[in-house]
Amino acid sequence: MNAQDHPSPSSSIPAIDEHIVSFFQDGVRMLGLPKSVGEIFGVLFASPKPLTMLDLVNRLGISKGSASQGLKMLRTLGAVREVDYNDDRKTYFEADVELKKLVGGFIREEIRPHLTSGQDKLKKLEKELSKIDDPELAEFYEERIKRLKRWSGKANLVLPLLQKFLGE
Amino acid sequence: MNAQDHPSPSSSIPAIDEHIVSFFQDGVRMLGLPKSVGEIFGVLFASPKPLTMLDLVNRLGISKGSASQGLKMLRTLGAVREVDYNDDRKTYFEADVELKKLVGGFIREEIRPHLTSGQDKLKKLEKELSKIDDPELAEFYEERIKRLKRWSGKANLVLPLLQKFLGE
DNA sequence: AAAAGGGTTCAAAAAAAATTGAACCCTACA
DNA sequence: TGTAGGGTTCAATTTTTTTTGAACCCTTTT
Repeated sequence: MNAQDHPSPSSSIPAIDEHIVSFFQDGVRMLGLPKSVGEIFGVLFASPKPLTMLDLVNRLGISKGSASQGLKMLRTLGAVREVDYNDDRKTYFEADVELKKLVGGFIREEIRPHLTSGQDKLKKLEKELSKIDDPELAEFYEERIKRLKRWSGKANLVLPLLQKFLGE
Repeated sequence: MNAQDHPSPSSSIPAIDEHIVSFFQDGVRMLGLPKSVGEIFGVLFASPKPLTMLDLVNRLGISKGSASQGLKMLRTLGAVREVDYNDDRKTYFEADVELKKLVGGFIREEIRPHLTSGQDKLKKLEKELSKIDDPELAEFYEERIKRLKRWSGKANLVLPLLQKFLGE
């Protein structure tokens, strides 16, 4: 059987693993990541031994491309790590199960960039503010912008707190 | 001009409003909500006076359908409220600018349901666990499930904290 | 009672996001 | 040097999500 024709998931997935995978399929959707990423993480999380990319392709019935990209994303999130194993040529992966690290990676990769770009937008907003001459309107916008800045500040404060709280 | 042929956004949007709208377009994407929802909220947030649905259609160049659905979502999130104004037949809307309420609505509508369904899945997972007879494997899965439960518990604890912290 | 205005619904269309798989690249080794 | 295995890339395809707009409902006005 060719790895490229992704068959239906191999029967080697035990029922319990399917439940775990389904858990992460949902979990990851809540975070706005692709389903396949959750599936991959789920299979790794449910495996007592490290797995190769090809193992994932076979167990999940996804394409090599998907597996490769999903693993890449999981690595940059710090949710999965390469491990030495079996000393053959393949790369083996294992799930990182520390909530702290998962949360940290998600914040770093998916949240911070948004907050940063939001802060840039706020700067531009303030420049526009100075161009308004109707003083009543200017006051209104000033209040709104102040509010947005407060939100942005809070978001920046809350992230480290979150990380701290979730760090085991 | 017919309201149904949504024209390009009317020139009545001042530059500063466009910046505010763009701020929320992004903000809302980070939360996994449709862009139009962010735009609608942005226009309302940037307006000193309440607006009707038709105002939104005109300013943003979106369809009546989009505006209606977007407003519906924003109302159920508690991000927008109907106000009496101008006592004509139309319904007027205004943005709710209390971070507390926005966060609360988002948690209630978008996060809690996921957590709840996650907890259901955990219950099912535990049932599967009892079916495993290899004791070594059972131990492994047990550890994993315990971990998932810990995560789930933490998530449930952190939400009220978050709300509290963000409540002005 | 008809018409007009405001609003909602939902099937169809459009847009956006995820997935596929063929074409590659690289390294090991025959 | 050639070729096989493992892995990545990215244009094309598929799937999912969002948006549209026509049909409709309800209420007010004439």
